[in-house]
Amino acid sequence: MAKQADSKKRRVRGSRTGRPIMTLLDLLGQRWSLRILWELRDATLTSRALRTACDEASPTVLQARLTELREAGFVELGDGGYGLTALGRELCETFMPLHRFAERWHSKSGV
Amino acid sequence: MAKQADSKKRRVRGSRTGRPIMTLLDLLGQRWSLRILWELRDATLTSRALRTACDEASPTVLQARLTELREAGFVELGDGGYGLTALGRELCETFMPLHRFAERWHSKSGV
DNA sequence: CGTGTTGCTACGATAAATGTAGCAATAGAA
DNA sequence: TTCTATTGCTACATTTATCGTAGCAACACG
Repeated sequence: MAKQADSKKRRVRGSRTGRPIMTLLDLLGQRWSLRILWELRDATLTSRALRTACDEASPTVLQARLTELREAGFVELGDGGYGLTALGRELCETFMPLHRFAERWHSKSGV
Repeated sequence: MAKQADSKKRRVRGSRTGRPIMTLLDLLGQRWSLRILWELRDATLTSRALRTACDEASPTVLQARLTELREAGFVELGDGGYGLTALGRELCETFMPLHRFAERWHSKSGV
């Protein structure tokens, strides 16, 4: 079966369809993406504070993710440091139920 | 040397806190995790069909992810192939609003 | 028997993340 | 001014994750 077109340059890794959900899934499917959004859910953090919050993740990836999340319009850098944009807050609330799910999941599998 | 995650107490990458949400975020933050759940959202797929659905992702990672998702209790292998468990379906619905968000996000940014 | 599935694995090549170190810019004392 | 002490951010070598191709054994059809 003929594969997709000759897109040598993949926009977002893995996803070549261009479908928004795939692009989003790929962006969020990168290391620390979800975590960063989570840590910024109700606080504005400096880059160092964010690093601390993220288990001392390497600044290299953290900066890379922050750049991507900023370009995506989810995160912005203001006076007090990094924070969520209105859009980012929307996104964050979208998967906020994940928290409750995680607790239930843990009690089901872990106990 | 099948060196799969054969332990229930495996340390999920990045997260050392043990908090359920972190464990979940780390699991879902791996490549293809979210995508697999998404593709199985309303269909049972064979491993090959799933591979096709996932832009021909390499079977190596796909199998690794499937193993992890199975150990997590989100995915199961039945007669017709891979499908979501009841728990997995719950999880999937948890971030289903992401679809609508992605559409809105896409129309806002660029285009 | 051959042909075609299935789930799954080996393994070299490539891409991504880690960990440590350090940069320039800024701000507040002294 | 100079001495700290932050900030956001980057270099770079090492380690880890993923890719891509190939192929396995098991099972089902004919």
